[in-house]
Amino acid sequence: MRCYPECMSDLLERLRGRGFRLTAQRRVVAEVLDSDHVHYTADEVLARATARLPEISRATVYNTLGELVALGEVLEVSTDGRAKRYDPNAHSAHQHLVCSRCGSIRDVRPEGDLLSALPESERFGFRISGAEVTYRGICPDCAQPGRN
Amino acid sequence: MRCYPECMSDLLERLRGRGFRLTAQRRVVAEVLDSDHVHYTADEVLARATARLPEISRATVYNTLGELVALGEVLEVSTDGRAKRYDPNAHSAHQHLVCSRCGSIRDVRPEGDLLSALPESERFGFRISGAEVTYRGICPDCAQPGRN
DNA sequence: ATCCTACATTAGACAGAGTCCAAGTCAAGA
DNA sequence: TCTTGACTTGGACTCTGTCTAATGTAGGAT
Repeated sequence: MRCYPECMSDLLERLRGRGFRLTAQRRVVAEVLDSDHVHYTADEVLARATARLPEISRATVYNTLGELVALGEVLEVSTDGRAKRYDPNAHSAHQHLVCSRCGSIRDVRPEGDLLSALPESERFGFRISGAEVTYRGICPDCAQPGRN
Repeated sequence: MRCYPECMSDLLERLRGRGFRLTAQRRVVAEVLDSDHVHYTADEVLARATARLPEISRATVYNTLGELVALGEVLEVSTDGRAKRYDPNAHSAHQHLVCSRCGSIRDVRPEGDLLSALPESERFGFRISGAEVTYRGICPDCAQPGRN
């Protein structure tokens, strides 16, 4: 199961369609996000990108991630106050389950409609555009006694 | 409506009961959190605390906020990847509605049970301890045309 | 009331995450 | 192939937050 709803490789096409230059750097960042379906931090993306393209710079990784987020191709997730993580699974609605101990993240699909759970009287005149849930818990690995 | 479920002034008593020294600095931080029911960042708390007690240091504000969080008297909220905010309303369950433009936060109470919305098949062996919702939208002030 | 001392506070150095900028590079249309 | 504007680079910079060694002080002991 390597390709989620849309392959990242399609992403490269879509980017070009939107007038983006296809550079080696952007290709590598997209490949890293595609390679595992994992929520990397920018620095983790940089490390993996560097392995494929040693000259790539930190600024470019941040720029590219920012562009992908702006295009709606990738989701930015900040579950703790620390580094943001990038979620390549932007094309199917989901929420996140994060391990309070190690910080790992799983995509989950809760039942019900979050938006309709917020009554009009609780909206305070806001024009509401969306909602995110973060479930917190301990992952099986961290729960295992003999491990840290 | 100055005092929510429990007044911060009670907090000082509770702190002393738990063996905390009552210092001018801690008192001032608690007062700032109590004064408006607003979700300040640490730096905003520092600024307001400095107005009352000019010698107070950044480290102390961070320390005190950390202690209040550890005691469960204050909630730490990080809605964007930027500065954490501190929510003095820790004694009644609620969620947050944040303005995508200016970052301001309101407490809201959605209906329904978040935890039960996540079926067993979507828990991946995690021992789940809680869930938070962040509703996003544009606040009335930011939606107003003539304002920025 | 004063003394003691363990706990608090302070200033400033440090660290991690992210942004910005001027200079150099290169994708892709002409 | 040439040209040019968009892209990339490295390094400086900002913002949050943490740590530390030196100094101060709350509050129990005397």
